[in-house]
Amino acid sequence: MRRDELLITIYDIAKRTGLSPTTVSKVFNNYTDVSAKTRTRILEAAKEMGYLPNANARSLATKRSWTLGVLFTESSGLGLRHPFFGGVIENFKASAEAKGYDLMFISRDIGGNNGTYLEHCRFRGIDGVVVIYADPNQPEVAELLASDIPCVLLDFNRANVATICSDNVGGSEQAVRYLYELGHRTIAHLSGGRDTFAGRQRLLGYERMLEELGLSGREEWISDSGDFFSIQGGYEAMTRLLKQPELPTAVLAAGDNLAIGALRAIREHGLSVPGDISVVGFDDIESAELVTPPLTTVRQNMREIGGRAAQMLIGLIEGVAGAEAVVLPVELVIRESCRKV
Amino acid sequence: MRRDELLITIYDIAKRTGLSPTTVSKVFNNYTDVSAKTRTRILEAAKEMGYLPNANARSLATKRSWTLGVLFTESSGLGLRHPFFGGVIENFKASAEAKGYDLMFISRDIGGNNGTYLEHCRFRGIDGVVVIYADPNQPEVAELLASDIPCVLLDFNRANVATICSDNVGGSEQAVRYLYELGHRTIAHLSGGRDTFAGRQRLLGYERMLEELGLSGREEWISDSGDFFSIQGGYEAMTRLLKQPELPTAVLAAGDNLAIGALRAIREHGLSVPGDISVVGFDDIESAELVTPPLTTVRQNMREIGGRAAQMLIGLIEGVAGAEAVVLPVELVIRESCRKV
DNA sequence: TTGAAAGCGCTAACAG
DNA sequence: CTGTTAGCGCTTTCAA
Repeated sequence: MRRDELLITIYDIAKRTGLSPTTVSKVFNNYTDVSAKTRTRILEAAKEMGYLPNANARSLATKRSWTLGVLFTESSGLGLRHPFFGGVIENFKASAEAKGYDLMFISRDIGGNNGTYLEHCRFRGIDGVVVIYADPNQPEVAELLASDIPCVLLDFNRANVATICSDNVGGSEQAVRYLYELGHRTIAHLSGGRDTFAGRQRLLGYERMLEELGLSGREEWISDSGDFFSIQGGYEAMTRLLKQPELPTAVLAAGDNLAIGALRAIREHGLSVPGDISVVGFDDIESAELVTPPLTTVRQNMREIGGRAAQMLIGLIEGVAGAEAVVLPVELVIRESCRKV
Repeated sequence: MRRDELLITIYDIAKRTGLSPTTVSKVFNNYTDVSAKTRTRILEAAKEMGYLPNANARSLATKRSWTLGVLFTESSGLGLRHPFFGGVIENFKASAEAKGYDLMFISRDIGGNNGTYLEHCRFRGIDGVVVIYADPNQPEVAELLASDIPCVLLDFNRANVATICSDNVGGSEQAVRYLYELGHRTIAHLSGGRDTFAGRQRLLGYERMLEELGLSGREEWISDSGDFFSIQGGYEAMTRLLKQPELPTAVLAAGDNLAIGALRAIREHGLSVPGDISVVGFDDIESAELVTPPLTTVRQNMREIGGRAAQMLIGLIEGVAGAEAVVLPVELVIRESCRKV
C-alpha cells in the first residue's frame, strides 16, 4: 500500500461533489459564506473519502505552522529528565494542543547541520517558542528573543519579553519566616547560583526576610552551589558550610535537589535532620516527599506555569496579548525536615 | 520589521547570481551535477543574503517532513514527568537531531479537533514515530502500528513491529539469583501489572529463577500493584503482603517506584530494610539512590534505549533496515537495600 | 552542467 | 453563495 494512493486532496472532494476546491477549502476553514447544504455535502464526501488536510501545504500558503517550539538550554544538562521541567512541559503541551498547536523541540541542528535557534525556527516556520530555563543573555537565545518570533521565557526576567516565573523572593521569605517562627535564629542558605535569575531572587528573599526579622546575616552562611539542580552541588555546598566553626540551626536550600544533597552531607557529618539542623527545599519535585525525612519545601505550581505559558504564548502569536511578566504564587509545604527549637 | 520582507527564496538567489532556481536547489540538496564554481557562488550569495530553506515547502514537494513523532500513552498519566521516559526521550532526541530529524509530540488533537494518532501523523506528514509505553492493543495505537508509517515500539513486543526493550526476564533472574546468593530463600514479588509486557516479563523472570533455584513459589507472595510507576501502588501492594502470616525475607519490585512505596510500607509496619526485609527495585531511576536505604536495583540503559530507538526508526524510514526486536542488557546495581541472611 | 516547466496541496483575493 | 486565478517555496523530470 503506497501512501500516495490514498492521499485525498480538496481537488478530489471538489470533483466528487461537483464544487470548486475553493469552496471545499472554505468549509475546512470555517468560512461562513458557504451554504449549510453545501457544507454538509462536502463534509460527508470528505469523511467518506477519508480526507485529511495537509499541514505543510497549509503552512506554505498561510505562513502559519500551528507549531510551537520548545527550547531547552542544553548546557545545563538537565532538560526533560528533571521532573520539574518535565511537568511544566506536560502541562504546556496539554494547553497548546487544546488550541490546535503542536509542539516541536528546537535545537541548533538544522537539517543535520549547525545553525542557530532562530534559524531553526525560521526553517520550520515555528509560530512561537517557549524558552525553558535558558539564559536570555546567551547570544543565541538573545537573538531569538529579539526576533519577531513570539517567545515566552520561563524562570528568567527580561525587559520587553513575556516572562513567567514563580514568586521566588516571596517563597524564600515564607520559608525563612517559617523557620523563624519555629525558633530558628541562625539560618543559612544554599544558593542556586548567582548567575541565574531564580537563584538571585531566592537569595534576595532570604536576605530580605533575615533583615526584616532583625537577624544578622553572615556571608559564610551563604554557600553557593553553582546550580540548582544537582544533588552533588548541594552536597558540596553543605559540606563547606559544615566546616564553619559555628553552625546554623537551619538551612534554606534554593532547590530540592540541593536540599537532598545537603541531607546527605549532614547525615555523613554525624548530625541529624531535623534534630540538629532543619532543612527547607524549593520546588517540591516528586522526590521531595520520598527522602528521609520528607522535605519541607516551597512548592512551585508546575501545572499553572505550563498552562499559563501556553496561554501567554498563544496570546502573543494571535496578537491578542502583549509581553507581560507574570509571577505565580508559591506555597510552603510542611513535611518533616524542620523542627521547633 | 515584517517577517516576509526578509524571507529569501531560491528565486532571489537565482536572480542575484544569474543562475536558475533549479541550480540553486541542486546546491542545497548536494546534487553532484553542479560545477564547483557555481556551487560556491551560490553558497556565498546564500550566506550574504541570509537564505534559509523552507521546510514546509520542501515537505510539500518531497512528501518527507524530516519530523519524527513521539507518542506517549496519555492514559497512564506518567509521560514526561517520569524520569525514566524523560531520559529515554532526551537520548532519542539527540540521536535524531544529529541525523537531521526534529521531534514532534503526537496527540489525538488535530488542529484542535479530535482525531486519531494516525490522522495526526498524516496531517503533519510525520515520517516515523516512536511509541513510548503505549499498549499496542489499544485500537488507535494498533491502527498506527498497522499503517504504512514506520514505527518503533518501546517496552512492548509485537509481531511485525520494530520493538526495543530491556531484558526484563534476565533482569528479574539476576535479581533473584543475587538474593539467593545472599541467602534468601523466601522471595516475594511486587508485580508491575500483568497487562503490560514488561510487567509480565519481569514476573516471568522471577518465577523462572525461583524454579531454577528449586525455591517454591507462593501465589500469595506475588502482589500485583497494577502499575509500575506509582509509589502508592507499591505501598499498597507491599501492605497487602505484610498481612500474610508468614513473611518473605526479600522482595523484588518490578519498578523503582514500587520499591520506594514498599520501603515506606515496611517501615510503617515497624520493620527495617534491609534488616528484616531486603528489597530490590527495577529501572534505576534517579531517586533510587536517594532513598534510605539506597536501592539495589536492575538498571535499564536509558541512553542506549533512546539512541537505538532513534537509529532503528531512521533505518526503517530510510529503508535500510527491517523490523527487528531488540533486547538490551540490564545490569544489577548493588546498593544498600539487601543484606546477607 | 544548466534551466524551463510543471506540480506538491492549500489559501486568498477578487469576480461573478 | 460559488468559482477563477494566482501564488506560497521548493523539487523534479526532461530537454538543452
